[in-house]
Amino acid sequence: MIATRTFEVLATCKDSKARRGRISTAHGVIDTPVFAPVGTQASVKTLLSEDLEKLDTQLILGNTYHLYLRPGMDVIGKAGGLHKFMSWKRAILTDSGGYQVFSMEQLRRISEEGVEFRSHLDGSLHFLSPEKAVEIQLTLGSDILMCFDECPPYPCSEDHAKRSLEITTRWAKRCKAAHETADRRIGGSAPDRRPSGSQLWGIVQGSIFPELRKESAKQLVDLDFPGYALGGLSVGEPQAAMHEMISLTTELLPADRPRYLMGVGTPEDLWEAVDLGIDQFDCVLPTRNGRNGQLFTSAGKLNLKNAPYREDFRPIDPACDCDLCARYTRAYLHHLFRSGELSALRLASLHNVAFLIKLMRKIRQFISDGTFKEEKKKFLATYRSQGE
RNA sequence: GCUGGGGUGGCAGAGCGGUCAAAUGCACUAGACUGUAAAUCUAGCGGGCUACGCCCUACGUAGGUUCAAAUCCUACCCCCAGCA
Repeated sequence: MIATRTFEVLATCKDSKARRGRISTAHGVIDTPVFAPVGTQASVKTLLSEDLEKLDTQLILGNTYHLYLRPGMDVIGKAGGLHKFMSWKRAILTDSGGYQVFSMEQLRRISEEGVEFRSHLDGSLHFLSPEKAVEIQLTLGSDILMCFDECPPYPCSEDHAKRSLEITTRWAKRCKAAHETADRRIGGSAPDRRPSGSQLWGIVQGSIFPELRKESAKQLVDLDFPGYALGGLSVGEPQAAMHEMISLTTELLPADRPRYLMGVGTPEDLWEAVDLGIDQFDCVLPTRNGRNGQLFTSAGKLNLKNAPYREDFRPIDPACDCDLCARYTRAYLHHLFRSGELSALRLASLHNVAFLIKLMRKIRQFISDGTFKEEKKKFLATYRSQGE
């Protein structure tokens, strides 16, 4: 019943599955399709909360595993939650630690009960279960909690993918139960700690096996979550496979619930996924690639550290009207990167996050205007894998 | 002037008879990065080829010893330290 209140579809595209919508949270409304920058350890790397506000960021990500290890739940608890701790007033989604099951393969062991992690910081042993992951996310004060899942690698055998999606479903049930129990238990306490203001989303797995994806989607839909994520994608599989999985999964998910493609992505991916019915994204790409000197522009990506930009006094993106593009040249950023100046990392991250957020804003408008398909075509015609 | 130390690829700096076109770092040239163990990682980096191999030119300069020299010897030219 919470589910039906938290998401609203405002407009749909006639020529695709794209839709414009709105997610309600305890920390404001999120206009979808939306892109969320990733702030793993209570920080979108190099950016401040006020930077994100200026860019009109509606949602950011935090990470259960990382924040649990450091600074620890005692600190976040005393701070009054993650919002207060990092002075972020808008919505926060927390990842459950499921991705760390994938990315820290050497440091963890999976059992039915949960996952045993060897801390990457000091080697200490920790155990994350569905119940524990929910508890941590509630302490963080997350607006959107994610179920604890097993994110399998790519490539992955069909057998592994099947076992993985099945345990993800069993864990999803346990997460849901833990969330509801907490809701009943603490429901009457301080308003900003009220779990009933939060929502727990399920995660569809199944690697790139169509039948497994369908099975996973069905199992999770039966559990009736207020939102659904597509996990285990953009982990190295061919782009066509990713698109196929998105397409067949969004077909099976209820139209009145938001669909979240985890870990995506590039500007091209965003257009494609919205086309296929995705409402929400998160990705480290704008910040990580920004720190590594790669900038998004409407003509394609730029490896700004490369020699040709030494004397390129054009804006980062000539087609962009943002403050950064109006003020700083490619040559300047090139110089900052070459000299190892910290401002390079910040400016590049700022630009890339701004680029994706603005892109999503435009996409929302195009959906409302009914011009999504033609605008998508126009964008992709000028966006190349290597810009100029 | 004497004594001692040293001159190696763009720079710093290993090597001290063959396995050396020469470790390593920096610089440089590209590429990668998708729910962040990432301000990171990978590759290339003397020249030329009928290129998983071959041929040139290279370790201050010029000679020499040796089957073989960046590595040993001689002379010369520079640099540094100490003494005059």
